[in-house]
Amino acid sequence: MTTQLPIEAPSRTARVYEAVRADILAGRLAPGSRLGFAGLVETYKCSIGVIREALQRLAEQGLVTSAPKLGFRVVEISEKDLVDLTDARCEIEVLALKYAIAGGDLGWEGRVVAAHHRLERTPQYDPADPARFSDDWVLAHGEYHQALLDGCTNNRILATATMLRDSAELYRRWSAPLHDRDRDIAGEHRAILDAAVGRDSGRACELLCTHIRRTTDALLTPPSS
Amino acid sequence: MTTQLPIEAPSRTARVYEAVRADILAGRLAPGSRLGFAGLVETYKCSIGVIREALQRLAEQGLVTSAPKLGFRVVEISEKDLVDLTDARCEIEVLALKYAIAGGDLGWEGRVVAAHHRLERTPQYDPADPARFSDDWVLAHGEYHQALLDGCTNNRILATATMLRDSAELYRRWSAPLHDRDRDIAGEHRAILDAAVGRDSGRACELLCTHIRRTTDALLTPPSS
DNA sequence: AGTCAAATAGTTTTCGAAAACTCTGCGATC
DNA sequence: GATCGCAGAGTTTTCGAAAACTATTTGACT
Repeated sequence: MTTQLPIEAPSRTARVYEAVRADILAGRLAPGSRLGFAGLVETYKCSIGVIREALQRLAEQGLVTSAPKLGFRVVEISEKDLVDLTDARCEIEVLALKYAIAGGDLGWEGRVVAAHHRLERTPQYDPADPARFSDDWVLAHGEYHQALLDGCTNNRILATATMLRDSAELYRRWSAPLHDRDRDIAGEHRAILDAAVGRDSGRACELLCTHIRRTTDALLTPPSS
Repeated sequence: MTTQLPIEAPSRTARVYEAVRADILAGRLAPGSRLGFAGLVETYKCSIGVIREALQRLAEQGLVTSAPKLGFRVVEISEKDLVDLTDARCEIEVLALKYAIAGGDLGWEGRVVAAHHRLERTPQYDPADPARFSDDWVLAHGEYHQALLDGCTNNRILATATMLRDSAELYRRWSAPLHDRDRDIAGEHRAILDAAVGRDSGRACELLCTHIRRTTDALLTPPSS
């Protein structure tokens, strides 16, 4: 009985959902910008209904806002929300890491080490515009942080932490470029890695919290100099 | 310029969303049961598209699962998930309470006291079936716990805690009726209230965590009488 | 000129049907 | 007798158009 496991034929709605989501997270759709159906139908080559379903999902997730009869927009960003988000991440993302360190198996350790290895060897800055991070690095960075959390055996906490991380991505994209070159980001990542695979929960959590806060602080302080 | 503020004319999708959500949370739709479009169209008197949008939102929220081409079902419950959910609530709901106690204003205190007052005077057990809680009590209970959290000024944390509470509602409905009459639930609620309005954060959080765990323990231990 | 109201244009929301797919039951084949 | 494949029935998915609504422009009136 070869039950030909379903070759994952994603529905059109799922594809549009992923595409719009990626466009928002990658900054191709600016916060607050309208998501008119006419344009989206043109862009994604599908009917209005499909678009609506995708946008409803994104709205439930908080990446998109909807006002009855006025359509959908990319969610706005605000300083207050960034502060809330940062506090929430420092509590919940750190919590997920704690669970990962307590319950993660050897496979998890391996994946974290691998993700870090990859991150370490990816050029941090965009050669074309050295004030910005390179796309490759942003990707590797996200995957490293996700790998850290993925050892968390509590799916509820893991899902929450992942969602918060995604939201933070928006702010990373839409805040002023960081000129915080004094900061040794690579060193921070290595320190977190060492503490995590060394199962030093207290230290790893403290390092991660500091790491998260430092980025927000850099975004919030005006570019003085 | 009397801008006649919009009298909240909820769209059909929003109404169906609320209705299905309420049906799931109230236990009128059993976990794992199919959500066929034919039936839902009949029940809610609207087109398939409207139903689909509502179900997509519920799916994103985790109250409903969807398999491509196989339709939607009410999410399944499991022991592992109940344990995860309980741990997550003990961490995150308690976190929200901590924020509420730290930042909640006098209005919050008032609403908590009011909600508790109402809960205290609502008959706990259903007169018709004294083994089950009365609907009124379940409602008042939920509103009291929500009021406790509502003082949390961090919207990200508050939203997360609220979502976890909603999920827990499912388990409360679908687990064996509690015969744990030894437990002084009213006393627990009063103790939490006193600690919260007394701004004794440590004590309030500990009490809430114990309160949450006790319910789960009662659900998980077999009814050994 | 300025203001208000009606008509117009553009969007969102909802619907019903066509297309695509899965499941069930029957019959032929080994 | 059991298994496989095929036809029919039932569902889900997608679409295009009609209905409902909002925003904008135009034109008349003070």
